[in-house]
Amino acid sequence: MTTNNLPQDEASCPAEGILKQLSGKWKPQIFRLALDGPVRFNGLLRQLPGSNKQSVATALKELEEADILVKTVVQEKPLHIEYTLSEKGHAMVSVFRSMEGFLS
Amino acid sequence: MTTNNLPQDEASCPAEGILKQLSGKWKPQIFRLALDGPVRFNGLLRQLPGSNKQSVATALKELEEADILVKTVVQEKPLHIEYTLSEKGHAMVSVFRSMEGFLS
DNA sequence: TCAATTAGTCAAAAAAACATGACTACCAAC
DNA sequence: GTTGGTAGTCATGTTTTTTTGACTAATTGA
Repeated sequence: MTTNNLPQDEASCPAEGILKQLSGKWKPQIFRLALDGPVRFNGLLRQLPGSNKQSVATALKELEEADILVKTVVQEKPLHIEYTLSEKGHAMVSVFRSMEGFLS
Repeated sequence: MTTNNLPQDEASCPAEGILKQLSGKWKPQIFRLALDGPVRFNGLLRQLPGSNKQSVATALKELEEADILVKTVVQEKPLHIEYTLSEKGHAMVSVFRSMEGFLS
C-alpha cells in the first residue's frame, strides 16, 4: 500500500506542483506583496489595479490552502484579518528570488 | 522616453514572466523531458499520456517563442524535427531545480 | 503504389479561469 | 439610525485554455 495518489504528471515532475501553486493572474503579485509584510483583503484590492473581490478572495484562499499564506484574525482596534507568509511560504522565497534574478 | 511598456503587474513582479513562460498544462513536463535531451513531437505525444496533438503543438510553439526551446530539422535517415534547450533554457534549469528541490 | 511514420493545422466544443454587480454581515463613529 | 470601513459570498457572464476529431502533406519502406 505504498502507491502514491498524485496525478502521474506531478509524480514525474515535482516542479509542476510549485508552478501550479504560484500561478494564476494574481497569486505571484500577492505573494510578492506578502514578502514585505502582512497583507489584507481590502489592501490588496487597492494595491492591485484591475483586480476584483472575487479573484483576490480566490487567490487568498488558494494560497492559504497551499499552506503558503496563513490567515489570522487580528484582535485590534478595527478587528481585521491578516495574511502572512507561512514557514513554507518563507521557504519558497528562494525559489521566487531565483525567478526574479532571471531576467531574460 | 524611458517608460517601459510592460504591463504594470510584470513591472512590479519579475517572477511573473517566468511563471507565465513555464506554466500551462504541459509545458513543465515538456521542459523537464527536454532536460534529458532533445524531444520530438510524436515522442512527447507518447510520453505524455492524456496529451493531444494540438496541446503539444501549442506548448512547443510557446516554449520556442519564449526562447526556451530551439527547433531544429535533423537531416537524418527519417528526416525529423528536434526541440532542444536553448541557452536561456539551460539558464532556467537552476530555477527549475530549486522548484524540484522544494518538496512540500 | 500502398501503408506507415514524420509533424503538424483547423474548426469546433468543452472546461477552467477570471470578471461583474448585487448582496451579506459585523463593527464603530456620528 | 445612517454612513463607512472591515471581509467577504453568490449567481451570472465573459474570456482563455484545453480537448476532440477531421484533415493535410512530406518522407520512407515494402
